[in-house]
Amino acid sequence: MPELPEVETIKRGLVQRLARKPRITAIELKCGDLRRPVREEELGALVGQRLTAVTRRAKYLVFVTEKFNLVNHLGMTGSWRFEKGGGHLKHDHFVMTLSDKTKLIYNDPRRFGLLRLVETGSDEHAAVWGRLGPEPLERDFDSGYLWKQTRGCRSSIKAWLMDQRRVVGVGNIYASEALFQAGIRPRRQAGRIKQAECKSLVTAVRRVLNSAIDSGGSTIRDYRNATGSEGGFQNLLSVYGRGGDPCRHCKNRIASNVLAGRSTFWCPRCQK
DNA sequence: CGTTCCACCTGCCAGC
DNA sequence: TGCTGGCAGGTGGAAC
Repeated sequence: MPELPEVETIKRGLVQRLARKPRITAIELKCGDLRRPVREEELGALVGQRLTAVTRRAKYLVFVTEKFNLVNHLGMTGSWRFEKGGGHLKHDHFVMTLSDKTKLIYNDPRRFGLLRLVETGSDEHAAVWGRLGPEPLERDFDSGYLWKQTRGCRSSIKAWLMDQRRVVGVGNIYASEALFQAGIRPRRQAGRIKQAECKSLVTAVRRVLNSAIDSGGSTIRDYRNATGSEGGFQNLLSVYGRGGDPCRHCKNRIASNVLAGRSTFWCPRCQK
């Protein structure tokens, strides 16, 4: 489900709702059978901790407390919501009861998500982040970086964009969108992207992600932010999910096929 | 090493 | 109506 704009939107909603920095008074792990198994004893250390911040790195959310970072990846279908009463839904896996009497609940039908508790400053931290690339909306992701990092690279530029070791946060929707904005076909070999194209691609990635954040993300199927609202960027998509439809720019039919195992969309006339 | 393929899971929708 | 197959916003490990 979520790429950078969706995770960022969820983060902002959580930050707003947790502004009073509540304490975690109880936790309940209903199902720890996520991508990596979690045990209740691991998450139990959160009880008594104060939620001081929520941050985002790549597509990960981080719930910060005095002693811990609860690292969360939403996989394809993860979501967080607040409940006042005892509301309980299918696929609720983890519940944090807060000192303001609300419950913060993690729901994830496909269970591709990640919940992992890491002590602040521990070595484990580096292991969680692995070898994540730069944030696309920060300074170190620029055309010089893109140029250098694509030299000698034989994979497609779309696969490159979606490789989180190269740059984080770009997934299947926004890779197609950014390449459309930059006028570059998804199948182009990354190592053959020209310098000028690197420049327009960096601009396109930034612009697409920022616009999507402004719209609160894209709700294609079931994405909701932390307060239950849908995003709006699905209405502004240029190519993703629009195979066979007319290009908004040139009216040519949007093409689609599978690239590196993922559905891919582009305009054969606007993109070279 | 770089790259591709597939499994991991449930839900939903189109087509029969 | 009900079944089946295909597909879904991500990731990491196996295989080449």
